[in-house]
Amino acid sequence: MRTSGGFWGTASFRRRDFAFRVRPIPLQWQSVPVSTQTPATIEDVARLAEVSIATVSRAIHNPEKVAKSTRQRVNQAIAITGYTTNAMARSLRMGRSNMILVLAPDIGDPNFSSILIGLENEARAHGYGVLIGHTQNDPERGLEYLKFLNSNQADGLLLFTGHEPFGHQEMTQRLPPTVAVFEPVFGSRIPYVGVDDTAGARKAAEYLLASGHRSIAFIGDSKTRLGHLRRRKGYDLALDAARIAPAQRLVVDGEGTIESGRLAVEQLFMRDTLPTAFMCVNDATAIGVMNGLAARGYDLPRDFSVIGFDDVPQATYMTPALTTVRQPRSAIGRQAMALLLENLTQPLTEQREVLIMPDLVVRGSVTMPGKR
Amino acid sequence: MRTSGGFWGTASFRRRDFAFRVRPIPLQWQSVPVSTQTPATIEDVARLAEVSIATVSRAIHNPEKVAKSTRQRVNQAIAITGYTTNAMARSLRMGRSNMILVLAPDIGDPNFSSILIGLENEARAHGYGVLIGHTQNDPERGLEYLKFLNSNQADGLLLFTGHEPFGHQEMTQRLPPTVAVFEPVFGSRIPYVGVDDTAGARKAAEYLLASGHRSIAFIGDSKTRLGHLRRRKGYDLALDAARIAPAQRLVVDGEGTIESGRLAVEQLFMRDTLPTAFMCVNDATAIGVMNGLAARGYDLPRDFSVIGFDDVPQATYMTPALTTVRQPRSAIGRQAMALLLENLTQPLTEQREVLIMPDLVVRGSVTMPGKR
DNA sequence: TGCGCAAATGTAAACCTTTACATAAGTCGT
DNA sequence: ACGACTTATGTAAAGGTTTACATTTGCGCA
Repeated sequence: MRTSGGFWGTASFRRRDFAFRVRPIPLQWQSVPVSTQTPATIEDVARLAEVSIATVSRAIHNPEKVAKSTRQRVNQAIAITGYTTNAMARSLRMGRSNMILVLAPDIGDPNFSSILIGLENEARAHGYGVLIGHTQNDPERGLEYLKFLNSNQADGLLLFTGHEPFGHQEMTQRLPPTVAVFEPVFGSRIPYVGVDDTAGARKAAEYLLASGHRSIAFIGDSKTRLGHLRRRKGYDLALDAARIAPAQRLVVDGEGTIESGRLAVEQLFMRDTLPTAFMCVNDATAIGVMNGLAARGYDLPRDFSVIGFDDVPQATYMTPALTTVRQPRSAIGRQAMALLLENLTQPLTEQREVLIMPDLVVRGSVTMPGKR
Repeated sequence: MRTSGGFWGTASFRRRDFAFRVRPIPLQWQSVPVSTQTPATIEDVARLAEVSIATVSRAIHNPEKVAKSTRQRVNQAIAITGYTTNAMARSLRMGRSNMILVLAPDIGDPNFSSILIGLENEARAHGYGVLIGHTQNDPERGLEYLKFLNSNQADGLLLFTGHEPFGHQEMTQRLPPTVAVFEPVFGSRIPYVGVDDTAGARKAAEYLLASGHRSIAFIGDSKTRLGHLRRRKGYDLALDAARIAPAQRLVVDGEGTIESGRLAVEQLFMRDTLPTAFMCVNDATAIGVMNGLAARGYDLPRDFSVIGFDDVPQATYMTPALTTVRQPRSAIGRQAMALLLENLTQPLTEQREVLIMPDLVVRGSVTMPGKR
């Protein structure tokens, strides 16, 4: 579209010089910078190309509906004026924006960034853009983004939050097509794309069992986070299969943070019942556990084995490097966006859950149980 | 604004039932859910409140210009309909969106998330919203966001990228008011808010000197990243003051990544010239260095001291915990947004640079140089 | 009573698109 | 040569606001 030389680069034409609709004057070229004060509108292009604005619009969106010669003239005019469609006006008219809003409570979540890349790639392949909203779990901010959605500034919603946007219920608003990613939305029928938590956790537990551990604690139990519940279930399934009685299982509550991992260690020491291996609900917890153990002077992995879930970037750089279950992040991102976009054109009726099978990443934090 | 009981909660009124402008029928209350199929417009509110749309708009934005009784009626109508202004139409009309776009090449940057919070708080205190654009250093994406800006979907730009958005030059477009945050834009006059790199780095180097080190390597030198250049300068200043000859200084190039830190260690071993302390251009590099040293079997901090810059979350959880210079992240975010918003109303002429003084965070990675 | 002024509200234009519909100009077959 | 299509283009409405300007109303004061 961009012309090659300086020839087309400049025009004598200046916007808003005509009070009436008028046949454009013959073009004369001068060496004046292209950029105008205010961005060019479709009308400027039309005037320059000596056509109506309707034709310009068509030349852009339905090129086959306009004669070749006209099309060329329009394209030149576009190049000259540097015209780009005013997305605001376009969206207002069309009732949609070709934008997807991703709502995340914490941009800093180490999982978020690579999932986002998957999301974005898929979106842009379908002509959609992605905007990120940072809620910080703040109801006010949630409300703000609801307004954003409400005025068609985004056509679809991707929830990374594990819950519907705060304020949603009170405002009695309908959400646009929505998909939950990474973390299922507890107690709702919002379609979900994420890792197969149960299977992944089971793999982890089985690996510990296969390494000879019989006394395996589960750190980070939760009653409210669906994903964590499922990981717990994977743990139980594996231990069931190994015929380890429920009474033998050490389960410690936690919120999935580093701090709660460290706290869990303290609790176990208070109770004075120590496992040989710690299976953690996620890597953050595992890091906390490793820190807690190191702080008490233990040598890892000799004294205890630890396994995580997620494979956050940091996992590699722990000492010992953390053995964990890897989130198939870009696959999750891709599929979630695909599901959402599909949903945009033909709303799906039944609940849908896409679970992706994760792999175990073996590093250095699990060994055979020693004689401590 | 929301009424208390169920009384105002419902209305018999249904939108778009009137072909003509007509005096609204007396309200009758029924128990029907409030939410309508399509979101309420200002016209619905006007009809319900028996006023013109102009009055509704005024009641919202200039309450003092409308009679108290009218205002109340309008507010009730708003509560009933659940009306929220269509931001799209508003922006189109007003030529601005009250949104700020933050462009970041990598959302995963551990510094980004807390700076963002500072940005957001300041923005919302002034009635602005924040949207995040993820460029991945991809020119196409940069272009996409330029279009976004071009159609007034954002009034200001905050660059976290260290460079202008790709595609800017070719599109000969003017950027909206812009401020660079965290990383100055190399070779431009864009105002910048960030840490005082020189002073911070100098503090770090002086701390190493005070700990008794005389052989201090600088890891992660760069010719293109302004912030890194400044850190290098701080290092030089400190060593100058300590009368350590430039010839004595070990300086290794790097890109500020974990990998490049590890690589730097390898290079030094190849050269067979080892310092007693490593001063790293940032924490990522420091982590790489510590990993590289650990991989070679050294015991930190006994064998070598390492100091970083940034204080990323991970720094606490290294073994030993990393001594580093803390980025005043939320202050940076706050000030950057403040500068941008100020800039929005009255464009500033002279270049402006706001440098915030950082503190040293002493942890465990620096000791007195031993007799290795 | 009537005039001037202030306060409250309404009317209509403008922001920039897209698109249904109307119009104009060819083309083709008979 | 003419009606039936097809193709290319133009006209104007609609989308939901904000706001300059016009109008109406009410009040105080001479």
